[in-house]
Amino acid sequence: MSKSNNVYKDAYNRCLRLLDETRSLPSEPELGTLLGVSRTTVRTILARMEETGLIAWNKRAKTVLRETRPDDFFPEEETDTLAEIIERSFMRRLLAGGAEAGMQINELELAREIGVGTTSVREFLIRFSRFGLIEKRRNSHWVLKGFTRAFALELTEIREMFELRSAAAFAALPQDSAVWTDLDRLEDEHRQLAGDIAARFTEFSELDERFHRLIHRASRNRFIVDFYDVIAMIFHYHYQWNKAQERERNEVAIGEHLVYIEALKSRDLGKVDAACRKHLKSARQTLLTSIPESRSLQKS
Amino acid sequence: MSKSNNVYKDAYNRCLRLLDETRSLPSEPELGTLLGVSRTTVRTILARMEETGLIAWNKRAKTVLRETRPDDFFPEEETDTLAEIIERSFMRRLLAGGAEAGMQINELELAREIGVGTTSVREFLIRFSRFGLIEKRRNSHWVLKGFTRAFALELTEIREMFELRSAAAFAALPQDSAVWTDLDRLEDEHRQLAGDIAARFTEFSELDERFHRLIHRASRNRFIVDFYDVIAMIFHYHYQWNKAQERERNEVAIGEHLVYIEALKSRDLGKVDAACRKHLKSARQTLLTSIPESRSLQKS
DNA sequence: AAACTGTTTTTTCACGATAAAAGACATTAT
DNA sequence: ATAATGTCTTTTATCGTGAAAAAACAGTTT
Repeated sequence: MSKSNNVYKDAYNRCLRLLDETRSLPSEPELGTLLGVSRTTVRTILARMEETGLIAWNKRAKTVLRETRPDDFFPEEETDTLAEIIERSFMRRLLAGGAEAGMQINELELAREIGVGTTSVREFLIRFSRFGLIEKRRNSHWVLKGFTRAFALELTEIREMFELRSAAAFAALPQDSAVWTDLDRLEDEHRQLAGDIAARFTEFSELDERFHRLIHRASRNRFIVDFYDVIAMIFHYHYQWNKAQERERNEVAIGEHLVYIEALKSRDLGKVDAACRKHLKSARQTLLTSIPESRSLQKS
Repeated sequence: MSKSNNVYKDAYNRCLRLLDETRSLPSEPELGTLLGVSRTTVRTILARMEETGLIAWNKRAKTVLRETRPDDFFPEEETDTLAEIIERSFMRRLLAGGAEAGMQINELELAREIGVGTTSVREFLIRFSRFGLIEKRRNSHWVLKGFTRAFALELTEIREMFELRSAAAFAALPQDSAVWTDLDRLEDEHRQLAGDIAARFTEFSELDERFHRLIHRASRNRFIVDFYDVIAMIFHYHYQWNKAQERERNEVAIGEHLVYIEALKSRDLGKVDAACRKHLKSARQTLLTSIPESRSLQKS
C-alpha cells in the first residue's frame, strides 16, 4: 500500500456536492481549478461518476443522469491525508496525559502504533518541531518538551508582540484597502453569532482564527503570518481538550472582538492598542487556566 | 549505500586530535560522552586505531604506540552529514544567481544532481522551509520565494523586535547570573580580535553569532532563541557570498559590540536600547546593500 | 487560434529494506 | 558495589521502488 488515493476521494466527494448545487459540470481544466487538483484526478473522478451511473460522459458532453445519494460519497475517514492522521494520533497521546516533559519519542513505535511507515512519521515530526513542543537529539530520539505553563507563556509572549504590531499596521492601512470590507464582513458574522450564541457557540473558534489571521496579515511579514500557524494549532487542540465554560468564554471573546474591531475602524492607535491588549490578556488567561498544575511541572 | 558512516569518521578524527593532546585514552563510556557518540561508535574507532597501529587495545588497557600522522585522518569531506551536503548544494544554487522568485523546486532533480535519495532532500526542504525562503504547494512542488529585499526586511524586523526585548531582559538579570562572566569573556575576545583585526577579521562571524545567541538566550523564550537559527543561517551564507569590505564591516561591528556590551554592563535600559538599535541598524544596512537590485524584484 | 480532450512522462508520496548508530543487557574486572 | 567491557537488540538514517497525482505533450473540436 504505497500511497493512498485520498486526494481523489476527497475531491470526488467535493465534486458530488458541487453536482448537487449546480446540476452540471464544467470542462476538465476548469473542474481541476475548482477542486484544486490536477486534470488526471479530475478524469479519475469523472470515470467513476460514469461508472456509478451519475453522469453520461462523452468528451465534452457531461450529462447528469441522477441525483447523488448518500452512499455515493466516500467515507470521511478515507479522505484524510496521512499527515492529518498522524497529527491527530500524536496529539491525542500528547494530551491524553502521561506525556511528561523529558519523555522520549520513538519514531518506529509511533509508526507501528499508527500503522504507517516510518518516513511519514519522521517527516511529521520535523514539520511539527517548529511548534516548539519537541526537540531532536542528533542521530537519536526526539524529546518531548511538554505542553507546560512555560510553553504557554512563551507562546503568548510572542503572540502579543506580533499582534500588537500587526494591529497597529492594520489601523494604518489606507481607506481603500480591501481589508476594511473584510473587517466589515467579519464584524457582521460576529454580530450574528452573538445573536444566536446559545446554539452556535461552537462556531466561534473558526471565526476567531479568521479574524486574527486577517489582522496578522496586515504586518506584511511572513514570519508573523506563519507564526499564527503555531497559535492556531495550539488553540485548536486546546479547545478540543478543554470544553469547560466554552460558551461563556466564547461569549466574552466575541464582545472583546467587537470592541477591537471598533477600535481598528476608528484608526485611533491608542484605542487599538488597549482593545488588543485586553483581548490578548484574556486569551492568555484562558489558555493558562486550562493547563493543570501537574502538567506544568517541568523537568530541568 | 544506505547510510554513510560519517558519524564514525568525524568522531574518529576528533579522537585523533584528542590523542595528540592527552597522549592517552579514557574508558569507553567516558570517550563516548567526550565525543558525543555512542559506545558502539567508540568501539569502532578503537578497533581501527588498533588496526592502524596507533594503540594497543586489550580490555581497559589502551596504550598509545605512536604519534598520529596526517594520513591517519579521514578526509574532511567524508565527515559531513548528508543534511550539510544537501544544504550547501542547495544554497550554492540559490545564491549562484538564476534563482528567481517564483521558480519551482524539483525534489527529484535536486536529489539526482546532488546524488542522494529523494527522502533526504524532502526532509531537508521541510526543515529548510522554516527559514521562509521556500513554500510548499500541496501534493505538488516547492516554490522559491527568493532571497529578496522584502525577505531581508521581514527578517530584520523580527530580529530587531526580538533582540531589543532580549537585551532588556539581559540587563535585568541578577548580578550573580552566569551570563555576566560569559559576557566578560566575550568582551575579552572582542578586544583581542580588535587588536589583531588585520590578520583575524574572518574570525568575527563566529564570535558575532556567539554574542547574539547569548543575548537572545536571556529572553528565556524558545521561539526567540530558535529564531536566531534563521538569522544565523542567512548571515552565514550572506557572508560567504559577499566578501566586499568584510574587514571594514567587521571592524565597525566589533566597535558597536563593545559599546553594546558596556551598555549591558551598565544595566541602564536607555543605553542598552540605544546601543542595540544602533548595531542592528548597521547590521540591516549591511545585509540590504549586499542584495543586488535584480534579486530584489519580486514576482507578485 | 483558443480551449478542450486523449495520451505519455515526470514527480510526489509513502513503503519496506538495510547498514550505521544507539541503546540495553549480561558479564567481568577493580 | 561500582564501573568497566562484551554481546545482543532496537532505532535511526537513507535508499530504491511503485502507485497516486501532477504536468507535459499531442491531437481534436469549436
